[in-house]
Amino acid sequence: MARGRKINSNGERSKQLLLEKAVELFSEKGYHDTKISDIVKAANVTQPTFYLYFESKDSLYNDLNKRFQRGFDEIMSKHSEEVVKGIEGLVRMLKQKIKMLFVYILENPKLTKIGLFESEQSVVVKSQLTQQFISLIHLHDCEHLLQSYCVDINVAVDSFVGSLERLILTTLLEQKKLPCELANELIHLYFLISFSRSAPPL
Amino acid sequence: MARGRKINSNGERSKQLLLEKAVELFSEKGYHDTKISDIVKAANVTQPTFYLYFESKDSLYNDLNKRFQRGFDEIMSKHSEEVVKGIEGLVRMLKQKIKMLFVYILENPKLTKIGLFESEQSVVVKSQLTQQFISLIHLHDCEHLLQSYCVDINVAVDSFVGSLERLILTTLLEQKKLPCELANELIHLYFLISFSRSAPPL
Amino acid sequence: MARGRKINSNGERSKQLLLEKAVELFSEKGYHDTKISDIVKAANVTQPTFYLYFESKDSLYNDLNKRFQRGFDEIMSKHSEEVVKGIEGLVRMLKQKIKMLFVYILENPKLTKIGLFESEQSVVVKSQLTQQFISLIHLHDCEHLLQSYCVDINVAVDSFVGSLERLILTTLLEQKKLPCELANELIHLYFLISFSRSAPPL
Amino acid sequence: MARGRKINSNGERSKQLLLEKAVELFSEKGYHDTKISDIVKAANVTQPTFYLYFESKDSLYNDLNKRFQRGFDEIMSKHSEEVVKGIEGLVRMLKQKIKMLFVYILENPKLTKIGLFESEQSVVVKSQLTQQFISLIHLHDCEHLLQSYCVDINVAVDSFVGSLERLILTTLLEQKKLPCELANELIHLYFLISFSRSAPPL
DNA sequence: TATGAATGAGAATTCATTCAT
DNA sequence: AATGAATGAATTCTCATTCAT
Repeated sequence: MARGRKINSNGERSKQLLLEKAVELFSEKGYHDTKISDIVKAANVTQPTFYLYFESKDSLYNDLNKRFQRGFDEIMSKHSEEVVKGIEGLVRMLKQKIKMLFVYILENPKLTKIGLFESEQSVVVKSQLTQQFISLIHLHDCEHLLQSYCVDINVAVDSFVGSLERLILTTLLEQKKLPCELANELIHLYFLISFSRSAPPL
Repeated sequence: MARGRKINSNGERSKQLLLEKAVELFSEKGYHDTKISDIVKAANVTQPTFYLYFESKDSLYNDLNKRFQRGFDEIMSKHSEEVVKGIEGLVRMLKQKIKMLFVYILENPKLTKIGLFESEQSVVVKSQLTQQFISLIHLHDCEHLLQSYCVDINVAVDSFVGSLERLILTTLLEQKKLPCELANELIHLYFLISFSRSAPPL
Repeated sequence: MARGRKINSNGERSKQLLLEKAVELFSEKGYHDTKISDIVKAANVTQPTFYLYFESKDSLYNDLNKRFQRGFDEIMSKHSEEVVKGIEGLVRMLKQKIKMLFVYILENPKLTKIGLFESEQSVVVKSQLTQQFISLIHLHDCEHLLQSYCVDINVAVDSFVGSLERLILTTLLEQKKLPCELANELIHLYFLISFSRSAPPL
Repeated sequence: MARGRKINSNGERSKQLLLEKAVELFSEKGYHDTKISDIVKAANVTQPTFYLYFESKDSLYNDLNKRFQRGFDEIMSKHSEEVVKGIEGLVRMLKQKIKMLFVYILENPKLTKIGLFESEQSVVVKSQLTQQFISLIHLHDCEHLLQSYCVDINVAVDSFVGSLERLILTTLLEQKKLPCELANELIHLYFLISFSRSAPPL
């Protein structure tokens, strides 16, 4: 049977297709239950074609994770506004970042499943996220507030990251709420109730 | 080594050993990266011995999950005290249950990794947990409180479950806090600050 | 040997080769004593190559049986001449069919060993054959003849099938007689002696 | 748990039980699909007990075959009456032998399945049987009769053995006819019709 | 006499990857 | 750029058999 380049074929298109199908399958079935044969079948190419564009299954998976992290990090690391010290500034920045995060995630739901929930890299992503939140608190000089409420900052931030993670999974990715809505509710839950009062509890 | 029974061998011990090593390896490396050959090597027996005590890799893994869930469910489903309606009752019961959960988890850290973080069953466990918390809120007639604070009960509970999950992973299993301590802090974070005041915010 | 495609390799040839060797080995040693490793060794390929062309050992064996049965059924079910009622018509048709059967078998001796003697399917093949002979007798209105000779039709047909089976094994496949010769002798044995007389015995 | 001799246990009984269950299972499922574990489970003993009484699976199977053959040979080789030359003598002896064979088979149906239909030994049994029939024909000086009817003695005898084999399987073992009945019908089919006349066909 | 415990040897099957075209 | 054909290296699981008690 005929071999060689398919009519109308185009390298970039094949690569793109493989990438899409890979993301889809990895996100649905996980790394181990997604076989290269599944991916190429879905992309309607043959196995060697896969190796034309990707070094290995592993390296593709890593690429996908890095790709997710790049978008993620961008949002978390660049502060688009100037920093206003104090709780209000923190809340505003958090709200903004989380909204951006949620938008990004909704734009890349499958990549998110991989990069935030399934891969081993996700562990790193989440602990980085934790660190970044801690940094933000320090940046806004808000440690003392937590202390005055007798809340361990690490516990608070871990809790927050956990909430974020779970709400992304159960509510955002399930499209039960809009990014903006959900971000507001999460922030409300953590900040507005408690910190809307003027004084700390005795 | 010669065939047949080993000197001083004992079936229960072998099974126990295999079980322990399996839990250890599964929790460290996950289902797919733990080979039966790894387990039996660690237990210092041969592969057929594995099949003497377990039906298959899969069924062993399922057993482990069920075993974890049994303990988990027991804590969550049996209310050892009578139900006192209202926020104080809810907080007390939650605190108690979470402490018990934490104790159970610290007693079975590896099983927890498998059953709460790695397996596909863990998805079910967590959504059941969510349902159970929702039931508890209803049981104590506290929905209205959340409403008065403009908090969606589903968001609140998902958030709580996420916090719980993450704190178990980062703090409890890492032995950074004692069960009692961590439970108090988590409850404090979610309830005491906000609900210790008499009136809802305007 | 290096991985990848062999020089001058050709899929159809490989599949054909595997098929041939499989038929050969199955027919010689039976299903259980023929290992996939034997087949691929004989075909000079590796085990995965086997699975490139066949689903499993079992399905290959079934295919082989079906293949045998297809040829067999074709001969037995299609009547190439019109039906002439009476003993002469029956004898002529039987003779013709048995000759065709014998020719088919001599063309596929190994497949026959599998499909008529070794497999579990062979049981079905033979009882179908029995039914087909019974149908032929009815079709030619010859039941009464057997009755007049005090012969139970089932016994007669079973006996005939048994003779057929054994002669195929000991004489046809051993190439001691030609198909035509053997068919004539078998028919002679069963019909000509007895039915060449005009009247039934008293 | 307690080991050692079971209360009320008795070596002969265990061996007998194993033997029975082995015959049963081998006859139903064949050699390969009958596992030692199946046999001992059915006999309610453990695997090592099997090896107390039998050398190996293989040797047990061979024993079973030999046991079948002993009974078979006894019937075929000992002529209980004196030999009367001629076709009548042959028919009488054949009838008698076949009846005895049938009785033996009905008394040992499972052993027969193994020894006459399933095992590799069965091939030998049947070709010996063929030889024995040929000897009987010679012994009664009946070759010329077959010749006068233009029947090849080998074909005739193979045919007869095939009929015998198939009728045993489909009719005798299925208990559709009594041994005596079936033997008469078979002999009738092969001899009485044709040879009951005084003269050979022209 | 009988058993609990164990294993050597191998079986089928899978999968990522590679080579020749 | 793409494919047909092939394989190395596992991996799970089975089964007859054996040893120590």
